[in-house]
Amino acid sequence: MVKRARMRSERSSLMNVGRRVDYAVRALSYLAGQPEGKIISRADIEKSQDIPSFYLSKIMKDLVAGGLVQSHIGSKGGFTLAKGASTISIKDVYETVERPLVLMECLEQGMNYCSFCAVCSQKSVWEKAQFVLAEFLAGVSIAEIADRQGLKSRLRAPLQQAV
Amino acid sequence: MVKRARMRSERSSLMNVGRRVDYAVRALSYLAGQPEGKIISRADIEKSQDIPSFYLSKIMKDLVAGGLVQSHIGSKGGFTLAKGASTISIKDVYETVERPLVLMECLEQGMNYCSFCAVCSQKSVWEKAQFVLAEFLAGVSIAEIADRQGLKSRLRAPLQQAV
DNA sequence: ACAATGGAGACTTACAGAGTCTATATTTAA
DNA sequence: TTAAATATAGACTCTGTAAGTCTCCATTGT
Repeated sequence: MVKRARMRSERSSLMNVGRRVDYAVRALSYLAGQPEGKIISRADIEKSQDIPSFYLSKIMKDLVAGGLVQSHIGSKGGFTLAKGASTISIKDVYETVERPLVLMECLEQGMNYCSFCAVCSQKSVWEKAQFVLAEFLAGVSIAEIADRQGLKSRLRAPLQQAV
Repeated sequence: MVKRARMRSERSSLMNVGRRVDYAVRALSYLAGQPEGKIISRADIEKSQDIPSFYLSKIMKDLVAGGLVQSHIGSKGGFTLAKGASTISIKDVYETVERPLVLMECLEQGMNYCSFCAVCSQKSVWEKAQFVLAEFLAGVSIAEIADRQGLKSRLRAPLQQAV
């Protein structure tokens, strides 16, 4: 049973974006690279992007619900982007697949998280950090990632022929 | 048994800084607000900052190991800052108490995390996002937080008298 | 001697992230 | 009309980790 098993002892933990977002970005970039209107099946995305099958299924559901991709049920069904790749930011993807970007719980839960919330001098620091990060991620689109991906493929092909 | 129990159903999850960092910043700010060289016991910090006792113990250990605070063993022992509060950045605190700031595992694990690492067009996005965030956090010091804390206390006092 | 402290570390618990699988509804195509 | 291919929905498992609790020991001031 050589079933390619993903290493699980990666100790990801706090303060990093997980696989859901990773996979979502891959899937969206892949869709963005397809010919206009072409319907791509889940299995296709999975194989090309090395994503665990059934896991992607749940992620796509979120992307559909969030209005980022359109689904086509039935035989020959699959997915297409629901909007231009340049209008989908990484922040959009994150918040669609995960949840609103919140660096410190107190920013969301207030006194529920910490009784000192009202007079906390730490809070505004995380607020600004969160803003800085969100701004950056809002400024990067799926189109940019997909373009770079395409560029790399195009560049690699002639190089390999040369060798 | 009205033992103040912290709500656990907070669903913190991915992409946010946890309590360890929160508590560490509180403790350091508190120490920064003390008269030069005054030794503060763990129990004192706990009570004033509403931090679970034994949990803080482990955090302080990390801060000592990281050279941010100095410990004084024995009766009348406790902690003092090991360096100027203005030279301790939030990034320092985070990395001392948690671990190096890494937004996406592939940035740390490379091919170990994802086989497409070498040709990944997503990677540089997270790299930059991480840099942006780290830069910001490196620019905020414990001194700034402590000052604001002190400022707020000073401002609040006269206001309450006025009412 | 004794009480007060930090140091070290074992231990518990809850939960979320990640992954797997199955049943169902829908659609195309033969 | 039937069969195959697809998305949808959601139940289920496994594992690691954050968070919290507690106990024993070494050290130090009084």
